[in-house]
Amino acid sequence: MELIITEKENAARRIAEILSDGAATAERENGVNVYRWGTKRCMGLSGHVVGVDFPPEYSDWRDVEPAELVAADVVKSATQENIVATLRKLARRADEATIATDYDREGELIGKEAYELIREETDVPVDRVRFSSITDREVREAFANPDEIDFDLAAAGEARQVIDLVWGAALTRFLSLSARQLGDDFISVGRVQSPTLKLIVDREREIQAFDPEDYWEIFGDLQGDDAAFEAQYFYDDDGSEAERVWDEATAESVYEDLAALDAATVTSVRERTRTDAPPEPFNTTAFISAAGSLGYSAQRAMSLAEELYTAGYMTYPRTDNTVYPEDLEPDELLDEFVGSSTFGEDAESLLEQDEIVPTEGDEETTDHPPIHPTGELPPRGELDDDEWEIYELVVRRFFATVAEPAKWAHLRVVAEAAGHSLKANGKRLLEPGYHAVYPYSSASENVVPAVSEGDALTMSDVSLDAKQTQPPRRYGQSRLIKKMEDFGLGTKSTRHNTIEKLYDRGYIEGDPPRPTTLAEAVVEAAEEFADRIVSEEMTAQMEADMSAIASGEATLDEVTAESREMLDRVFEELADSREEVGDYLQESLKADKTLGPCPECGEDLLVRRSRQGSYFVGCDGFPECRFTLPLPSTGEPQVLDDSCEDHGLNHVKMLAGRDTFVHGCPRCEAEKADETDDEVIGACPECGEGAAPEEQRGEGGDSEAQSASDHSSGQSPREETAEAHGGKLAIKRLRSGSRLVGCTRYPDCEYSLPLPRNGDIVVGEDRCAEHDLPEISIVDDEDDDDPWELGCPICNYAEYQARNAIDDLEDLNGIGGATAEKLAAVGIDEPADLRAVEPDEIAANVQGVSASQIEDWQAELAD
DNA sequence: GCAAGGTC
Repeated sequence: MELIITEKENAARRIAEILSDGAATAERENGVNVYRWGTKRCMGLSGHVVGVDFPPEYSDWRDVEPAELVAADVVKSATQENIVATLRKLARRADEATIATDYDREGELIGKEAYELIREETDVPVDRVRFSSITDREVREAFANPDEIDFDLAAAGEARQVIDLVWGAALTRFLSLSARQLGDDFISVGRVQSPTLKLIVDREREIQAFDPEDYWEIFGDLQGDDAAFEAQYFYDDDGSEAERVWDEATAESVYEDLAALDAATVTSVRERTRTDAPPEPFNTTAFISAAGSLGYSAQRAMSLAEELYTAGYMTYPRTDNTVYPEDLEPDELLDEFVGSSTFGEDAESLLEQDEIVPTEGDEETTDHPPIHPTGELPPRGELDDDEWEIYELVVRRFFATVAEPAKWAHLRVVAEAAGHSLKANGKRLLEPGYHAVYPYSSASENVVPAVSEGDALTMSDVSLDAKQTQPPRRYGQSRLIKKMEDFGLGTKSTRHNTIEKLYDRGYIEGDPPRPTTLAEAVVEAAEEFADRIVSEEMTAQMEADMSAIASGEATLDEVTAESREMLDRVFEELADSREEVGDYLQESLKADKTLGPCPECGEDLLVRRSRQGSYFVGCDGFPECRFTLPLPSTGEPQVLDDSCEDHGLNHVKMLAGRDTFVHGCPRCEAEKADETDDEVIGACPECGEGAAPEEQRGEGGDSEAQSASDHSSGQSPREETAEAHGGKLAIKRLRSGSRLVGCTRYPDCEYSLPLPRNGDIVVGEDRCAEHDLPEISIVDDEDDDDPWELGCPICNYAEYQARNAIDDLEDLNGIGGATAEKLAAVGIDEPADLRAVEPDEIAANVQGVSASQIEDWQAELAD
C-alpha cells in the first residue's frame, strides 16, 4: 500500500480526486477521512499534529524560576491524537509513503513531523512531492517526479519553534510572576506579538507628543462663461509648490489682496492622460485590507474566507502569492460566470477583450496561488449577506486583475490675480477599464470645466481658512497587518490572530486599536530590560539564522544555543529589577481599571471581579471600605476616557462582540434604579392569580435579566410556587442598569423576562389575548425610526429564544442559514436536537442535507 | 496556564 500525507483534509480530497481520476472513495478512520483507490491511501493532517513544550516538571509557574526555562529541554508530543493514531495505523500497513504537505518552510516541518511518526512504526521509503497549487497538471507532475524531504529546511522551522517557546514562555512567566498576575490575566510577551504591540504603542507616543501647528489656506470661487469651480491659493516654496501658509500676517495680506478683486486671469491650462493600472491578484494581506474597507475586521474577513474556501467557492485564503499560476486559464474561469445574474454581463464584457492578460504582483511564492474564485458558483440563498459580500469581492477582484487599465484625464488650471496664483485640479474618467467590474476603489471624478489660457474669470467668495496640523492617525487593523508584513512579523496565517490576541490580553481596545496603560508599561519594561523581544530585529535575525540552517551553513543546535545565551544575559539584567518591574506593571494594571473617587472614603473605585467571575465596582480601600456598585452581567468592562460630571467617575463600556454597549457612570445607573418605581403590568404566570399548575417559566439561561447580579440570589421557589401566591409582574430597573419584567415576589419567585437596555419603555393599552399582558413598545429618542413594537413580553421572549436556537444551529460549522431553517422546519432547531437524530432519516426528509453532513455535525457536537 | 505556527 502507498500512503500519501497532505497538510489538510481538503488537499487530501482534491489530490485523491486528481490522482484517481475521480475514482477515490472516502472511509472514516478514527474520525479522519482516508481516501482510497487501488493500492493508494491518502489522508490529510491538520497542520502541525505535534507540538513543542517543556517537560511536565516545568509546568507549575510558582515552582520553577522563569530563568530555568532557558536551559530546559524542549520535547515534542502529539496534539491531535486521533490524526496521529490514524497516521500510525496506516503507516504500519504501508510499503511506501509520500509527503505532500504545503510547499513552504512550515510545510516542510509538518512533513518531517509526519515522517518521524511514520519512522516510529516502519522503515519503508518516504519521499516528498512539491506543488504550489492543486491543479491537475501540477499534482501529476509532482507525483511523477518525487523528491526527498529537506531536513535542513525543516530544522530551520524547528529552531523557530524552540526559540519562540523559550523566549516567550520564560519572559511571560517572569512578567506575570513579578506583577503577581497568575490567573487568566497573565502578562504575555512574544517575538511577534510584542513588536506588533510596540508599533501601536510607538504610534500612540507620537500622537501624545504631537504639537499642532497653525496654518492658513485661501480659497476662491472662479467663474467663466458657463462654468464655476473652486480654486486654491498656492505659492512657490523653494522650488516646490505649497498651499499651506504658516504665517498669519502673510495669509491675511494675500487674503486681502484677493478679496479686494473680483477677477482672475487663466495663465495655464494643462491636460494629461493618466493610466490607472488594475489591481494585483489578492494575497492574504491585500484581501484583508480590501475587506477592511468594506467594514470587516481582519479576523472576520479570514473566517468568512475560510468558509467560502471549505465550501469550494474560492481558493485557499492563506497565501503570500500575487502571481496566478501558469495553468490558470482566465478565459475559462470567466466562462464559468457567463449566465450568472450578478456576474454574467461583466464576465461577457471581459471575454470580449482582444487579449486577456492578468496583472501580477511582486511576490511570487510557492505556497498557494493568489486568492481567486474557483469557478464553482454558490447557489442562490446558500450564502448569507456577509459571505456573499466577501465572495463578490473575491470574484470582482479576479475580474479586475484581467480587465483593462482605466484612463483618466487630469486637468490643471492656474489663474492669477494681484500677482497671486490660484489652482484647481480636476480629473475625469475617460475609459472606466477595470472600474466597470470592480466598484470598490474610488472612481470619483472632480470636474474642472474647460477654460483656456488668457480667459478672464470672475472671482468671488474668497475665504481664509485657519487650520491646524493633525496628529498622525492610529493604525487600523489592515494597516497594522501591512506593517507586520513589511517587518516580516508573523505569517499570512497568523497576523490577524496576533491582533486578536492583543485585544484578548487587554493590551489594545477599540477600532482602530489603542493601547492600554498596561500595554504601554509592558513595552516600556521590555524596552529597558529585554529590548529584543519588542524589536522586529529579533525576527529579522531569526530569518537570517533560519536561512543559514536551511542552506547548511549553521545547525539547529548552534542557533538555539546562541539564542539561549542571549536570553541568559537578559535574565542576568532582570534579576535585580524584578520588584521594580512588578510594581510598575501593577500600577499600570490599576490605572486601566480606575474609575474615580469613592463617595464614602475617597480612595479609588476600581473595576473588580468577584470570585464567581462577575464584574463589579469596588473600593481600593477594601476591606476597610466596603462600598460597591454593580456592573451589567454581559461582557468585559472597559473604562473609557470620558467621565461623569456629577460623580467624577469614568464611564464604562461593556465589550461583548456585537452586543457591546456603553453602560455609562455606574453610580448614575444605580441611582436611576433606586429612584425608579416598579410598574405592575399583570399577574405572574408562575405564582400569580390563575397561574397554570404546570411550569411555564421564561428560562433563558443566558438572558441578562436572569443572571443580573442583584436579581439572582435565593433558592429556587419552584416547588412552592406551583400554586397561586398573588405574585404580579412588574417592569423593573436594576442597579446594574438592566431592565426586566419580573415578579413582585422576588426573591421568592424568580420568574423574569428580559427587556432591552436602551430606549423608553412604553406600556400600551392593548393586551395580549393569550397572556393578558400589555403590548410594550420601545421608543428611542436618539433615532427617528418608528418605535420598536416589542409586544407582549412573554411572546417576545419566546420568539427571541426561537431565533437564538436557529442562530446556534447556524454557528455549527457548515450549517448555512438556509439549511438551518430547513432543519428547524422538521423540529431540529437547536444543536442538541441534532445529536439525537438518525442521519439517514433526516437526509431522506430534508432536501439538500446529506447523511454524511449530519454525521460530521454530530461528530463536532461530540467534541 | 506560557510562544508562534499550522488548521477548523
